Amino acid sequence: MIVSADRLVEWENAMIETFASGGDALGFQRSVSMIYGLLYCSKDPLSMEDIMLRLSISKGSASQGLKQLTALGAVNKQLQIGERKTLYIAERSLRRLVQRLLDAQINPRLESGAERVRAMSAMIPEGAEYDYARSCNGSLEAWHTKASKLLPMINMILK
Amino acid sequence: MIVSADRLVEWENAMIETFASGGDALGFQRSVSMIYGLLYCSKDPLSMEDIMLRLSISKGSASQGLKQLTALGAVNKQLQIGERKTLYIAERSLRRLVQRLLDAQINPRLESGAERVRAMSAMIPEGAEYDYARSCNGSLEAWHTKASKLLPMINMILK
DNA sequence: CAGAATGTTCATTTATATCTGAACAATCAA
DNA sequence: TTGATTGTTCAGATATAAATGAACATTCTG
Repeated sequence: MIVSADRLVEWENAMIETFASGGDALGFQRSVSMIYGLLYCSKDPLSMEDIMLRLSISKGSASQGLKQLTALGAVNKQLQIGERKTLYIAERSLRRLVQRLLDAQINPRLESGAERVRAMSAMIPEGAEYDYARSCNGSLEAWHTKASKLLPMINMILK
Repeated sequence: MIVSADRLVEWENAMIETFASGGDALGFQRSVSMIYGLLYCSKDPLSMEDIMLRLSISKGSASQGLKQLTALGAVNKQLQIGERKTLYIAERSLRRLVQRLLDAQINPRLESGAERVRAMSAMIPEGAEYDYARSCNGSLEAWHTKASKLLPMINMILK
């Protein structure tokens, strides 16, 4: 529950704005980042209603945003006895967050990318006159290989 | 210059579509990614007109897109004697591309992020009752520190 | 210089993404 | 069961981003 007229409101607003801006860079929609930011700042778990009121967003946005964040593992539900509302808390470990982002968004892309490169390589006709295209395709494949090697290292480095 | 009715058209289309999709993930607009993709596939340098015709995009999009790509260093101008049109070629080194992306888009964000965290820390009043906010702010600062250490390593790994 | 070719800008249009809230579904307490 | 509370969905409204193309600026060529 939000304690109104707290001296921290300014700070919390600034935090939320910071998450909104950062999330923007990662391609999240504003309301989703703000929900995460609010939960990140919150000492106690918050209900969907708390979130709607604090951020002045609609039921729909709150519900959808929490759904996304929960699916991603960036936010966890907390079922509290004697409380009908579902409460939410933020996952705060950067390492776990990054891991989940990689798994959910980057790795699937990399996998489908590998398929694409293979499929494209098959489109190039035989013959020396197509050597250029072959080298081009190969260099894209090299990009893919590098990216695939890079990702696990990010995870290690964040330890 | 594009040789029409080439057997490679299918392959080139697939490459362009792949770049469009990848660029999308990085937050580039479709036309910009497509221009880069086309140049990446092209054996010879292309003019703005070549690009407009091949991709069926407007003059404005082509001009703006090339401007962005050139500013980023993802595409280089090539002034050829006896040719009035400016020609363009793609920067193909993944390492250099990533370096330029980091410099242009990520590092500035990280720097402004550092400022924000500092400013927010100053918003938290003294006193033990605000310890939670302080720890929260500190944990965001730790995120920032980790990110700052991570980026130079990406560059090393891509060598 | 004149006119043609090339390139840029930006107001408008078009397309896309996001948010809203009312209708609906699910759950709970009495 | 019944009514109240909580949560979800999705068609439509709103806001944002991207593409267009005509007007303008610039640069060549003869």
